Amino acid sequence: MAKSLLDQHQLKAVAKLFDLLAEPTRLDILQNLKKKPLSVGQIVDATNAKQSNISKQLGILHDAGLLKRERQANLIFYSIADPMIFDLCALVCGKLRKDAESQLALIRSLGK
Amino acid sequence: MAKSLLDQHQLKAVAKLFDLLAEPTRLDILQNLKKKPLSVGQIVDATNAKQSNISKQLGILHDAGLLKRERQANLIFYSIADPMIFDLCALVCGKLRKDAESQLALIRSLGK
DNA sequence: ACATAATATTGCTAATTAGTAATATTGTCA
DNA sequence: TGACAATATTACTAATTAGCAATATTATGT
Repeated sequence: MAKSLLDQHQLKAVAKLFDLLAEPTRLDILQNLKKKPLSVGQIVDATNAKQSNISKQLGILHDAGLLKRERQANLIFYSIADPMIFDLCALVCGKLRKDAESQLALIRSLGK
Repeated sequence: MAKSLLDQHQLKAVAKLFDLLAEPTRLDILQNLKKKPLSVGQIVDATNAKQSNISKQLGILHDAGLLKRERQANLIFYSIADPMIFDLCALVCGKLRKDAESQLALIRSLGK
């Protein structure tokens, strides 16, 4: 009988993709790339992370296929390979906002 | 000027939520709960994980607010607190499927 | 109250990884 | 070619955590 459940291998693949988005620095990189491609240096400037760490995280995101890489003169520009990740982030942000609003309403109601 | 980017604290919150979904065992639990609430024992039977691990992961998901808990006789039933997580999983699964199809097409085209 | 079944917790190990400073690589332009 | 600027890599540390066996807790029915 088909249970339509993902098997171990598929679960691992899904988990791996979520894991890419489970780090603040990588999320920061992604949201900075949302509007337009940026060079490594621009991303370093836009975030609080050090160059070596940004470079490492860019490599991880690129290896996973979430980012594209293109050289222009002596700069390397990274860009979003699949905008779907912003749909994911929008869903999560929406949930967090909704939860926060519920929490706020609860606190207010307790405040008499 | 408003950059409409999430700050460090918000990025951390988003990352934390993604991290909950970044483990195969927790994903397995969630997909098993998709149809209906299950007791701990039922979840243990439905997965490959040991009781102690299932119990631990259920606790993590419950503490994070992703699962609800209800006692019935001497069983404890867990259920999905926010179906939104399935929207997330559907997006990821869709992407993985699309990527796999592209890859397959590429391989086929190389095969002459 | 006791025995039992279900679930939770504890203590532990092994594996993973973000972040950093230092260094290496790479390409560009004079 | 050589110097420089941009990016990548290396080696390391500290922190996190999945998984497990063993044990503890909790509620139920007798």
